[in-house]
Amino acid sequence: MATRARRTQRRNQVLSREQIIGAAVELLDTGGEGALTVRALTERLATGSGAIYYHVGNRDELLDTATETVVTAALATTAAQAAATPEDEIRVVALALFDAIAEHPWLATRLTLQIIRNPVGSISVGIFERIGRQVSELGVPQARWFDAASTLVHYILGAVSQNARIEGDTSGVEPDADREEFLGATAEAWQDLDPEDYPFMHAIAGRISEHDDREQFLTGIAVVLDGLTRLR
Amino acid sequence: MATRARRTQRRNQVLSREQIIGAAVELLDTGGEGALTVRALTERLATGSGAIYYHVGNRDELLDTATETVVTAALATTAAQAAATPEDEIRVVALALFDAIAEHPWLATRLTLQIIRNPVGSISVGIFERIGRQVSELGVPQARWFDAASTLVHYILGAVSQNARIEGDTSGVEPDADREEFLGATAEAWQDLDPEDYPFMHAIAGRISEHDDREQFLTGIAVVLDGLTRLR
DNA sequence: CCGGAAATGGAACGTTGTACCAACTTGGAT
DNA sequence: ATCCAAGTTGGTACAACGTTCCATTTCCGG
Repeated sequence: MATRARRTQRRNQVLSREQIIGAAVELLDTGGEGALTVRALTERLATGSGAIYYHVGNRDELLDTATETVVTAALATTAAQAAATPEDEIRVVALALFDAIAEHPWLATRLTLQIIRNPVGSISVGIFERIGRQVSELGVPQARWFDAASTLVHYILGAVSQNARIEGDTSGVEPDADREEFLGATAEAWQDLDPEDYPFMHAIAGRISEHDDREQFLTGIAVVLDGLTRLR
Repeated sequence: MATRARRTQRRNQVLSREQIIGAAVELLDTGGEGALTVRALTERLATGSGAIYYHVGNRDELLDTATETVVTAALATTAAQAAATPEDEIRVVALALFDAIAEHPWLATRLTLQIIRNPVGSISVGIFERIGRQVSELGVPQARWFDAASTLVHYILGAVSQNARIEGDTSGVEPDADREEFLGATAEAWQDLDPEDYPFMHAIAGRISEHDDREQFLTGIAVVLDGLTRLR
């Protein structure tokens, strides 16, 4: 009767799959995709490679699982919010993905890679379902649902991925200082382009300093939503 | 006077940088990003690793250069075509990128990676300039040029990347047989989803068989172009 | 308390990107 | 024609990686 607390197959798992995934996400956030090595994992978790491969099977599978975990978590936080209109709900989902990639830049390539390799996977299907439902409430005729949802998802994931920032340390005092500097450097680079060959870049070079990625993203969504009304 | 053909620094270069890039693209097309190894290159070019590193410096730089070469070539072929309207020109450029990724699936992740890491690079600037010029002829007020071009580029590159197909051999007799099979499998997978949790995917599952990626892409572009008229 | 199953840590293997080098080739100066 | 510094090459060597394998330890139902 000493083991009364022990039930059926309860086991005190010292190293769980979730711990490995968590450590993997931390490594990825710190140093990007290259920082996720099995050896770095064993050191951080104070274990051997055998233990990791027992739970996870593969580096690629670990990357997929980490991606799925982060994206699912990002989408889950939006589930609670009650959006007034379908348009608002789409914006909420889109911004959740935007912020997720801002926190985890390695998602930019991994997300598209995963959608390409496994279009039936839970990520693709989850995002598509979430967006698609709103499309159907947007007055788009059912024959066009697929096209409309596809357009929205393509735009959202494209914009979100291309807005990811890779660079290293934002651990400094002012995280916006790098941003200012980056925008300034970009503006200068565009200015330096030959106006003969690049008249457009030259024309908008001044505009980039007074611009906000997030707002521009929302503008893009508004454009696509406006365009969708034409499908009716 | 025996060397009359020899000018200043003309040199009979046995191994040129262009040859290396060409071989790299072939390897990438054949077996994806994992197939591009320095050793595979040395074998194909019948040389040593020293020669390759003398011309190219880096595996990552080689991947960047290969990407740039392929994309630039794809865009160059469209320069000859005379498009009637700005909308047509945008479609021409977009389809060129669509086809380029169809031929070189490894571009899907590499293209976004390159845009993220070097937004001032020739690829980003080249595409942006090409699209932007049409935007300015579309009646969009100059204050909105940046937003409009950004939306278009984000959508085009997003859709194009997410439409890439990874799978192996299309060397069979019927390249569309795999495609049919893939669409069927996807439709079935969507059908098998729980209709309670995934009503939308269930609703459009039948629609996927009668769908064409290219047409859907053009529909998406039309949607975005329609939306842009609202910026006026 | 005992035995099979679950889980672990570490050694070992093959492959990778890359640095380095000794040799060969080239082409302008003498 | 000869020579030499710069350019170019093939190959070796090394550290780091993903992964396999296995002896050992820990677990838990009977």
